[in-house]
Amino acid sequence: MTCDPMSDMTETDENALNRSPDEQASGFEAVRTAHQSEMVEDYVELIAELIHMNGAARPVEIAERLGVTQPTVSKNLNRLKREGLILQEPYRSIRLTEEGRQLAEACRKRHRIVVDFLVALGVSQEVAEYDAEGIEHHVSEETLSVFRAFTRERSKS
Amino acid sequence: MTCDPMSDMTETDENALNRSPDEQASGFEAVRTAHQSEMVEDYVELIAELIHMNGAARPVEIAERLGVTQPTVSKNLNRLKREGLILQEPYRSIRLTEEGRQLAEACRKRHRIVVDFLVALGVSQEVAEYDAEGIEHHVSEETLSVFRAFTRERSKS
DNA sequence: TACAAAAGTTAGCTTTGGCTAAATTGTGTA
DNA sequence: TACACAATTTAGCCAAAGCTAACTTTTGTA
Repeated sequence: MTCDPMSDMTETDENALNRSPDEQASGFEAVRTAHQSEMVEDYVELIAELIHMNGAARPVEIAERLGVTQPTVSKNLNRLKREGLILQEPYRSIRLTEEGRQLAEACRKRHRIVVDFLVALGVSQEVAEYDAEGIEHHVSEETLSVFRAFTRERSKS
Repeated sequence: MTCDPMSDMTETDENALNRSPDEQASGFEAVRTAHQSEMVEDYVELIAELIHMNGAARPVEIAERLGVTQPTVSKNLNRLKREGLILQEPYRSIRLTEEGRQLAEACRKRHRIVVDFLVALGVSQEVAEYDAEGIEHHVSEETLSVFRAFTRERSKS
């Protein structure tokens, strides 16, 4: 067969193909679920950063740092309000609720673990920050532990 | 301040916050861009797998393995047709175009690099497959090279 | 203090990718 | 061969997250 793109398959590949439909589906479902929390997590984490840096988080700055327009931010902030993560009177800047603060903290830590891991592995600081933005939402607890352990080990020497 | 969730910041954290708005925005934009190609890549990769396993890729099986309904698959297959990645006469099973084959092949290789890397690092085979599904779409060329090198190095010993 | 510019919001449009219900087509078997 | 069941498609709904245009509020400064 000249047209089978799988002529160089390894043992591991075969294992992958042998996964049950259900197992495979649950992976894809997890990705879809992660996408739904990404927006919330990115906003809350960024808001915490801005408060830390500037003493306040203003929508205009959130828009700038996310690379989206102000109306988009405004709409998404309403969702965060509904979910009880932020407090904001109209036309005023944003505060985090206790729940929002905790989520921000958890996200920041996870982001840090991923970036530090990539850097320990040999990825440049800049690309590490860049890739972590996407990777951090798709890392299970198990993998996160392994990342942490690797970084700790590597930085000892 | 008792309520600043950033009291334990490291050097690296400060660097992160010092990134320019533009730099930070480009990271988020990259994530949004990646999301748009994810569906296409997942489908094409899965179609190649199914053809390899069964000799044919049928929509009903794609639906089962992605964990979505058949109409969803049908709709998304139309997009793949429009983009010239697959061929399909109505009510018949699916073939990949040359372009589709190449994309599938690239995705399969990248998927493999990520899974093998995670396993080499110490993550269980099952979780590696699971996490790779999400991670693979957010790994830059630089990081991918580092992954590859690590796996090669690790498997020598 | 008044007013122009900046910031924030609202309204309404678009695309994407889910879904269900219902129609159509293909297939295997009595 | 006829018919029931499985597979596929179509139609139409929804929510999320982006956008522009237009409106309101706040802010800084002449």
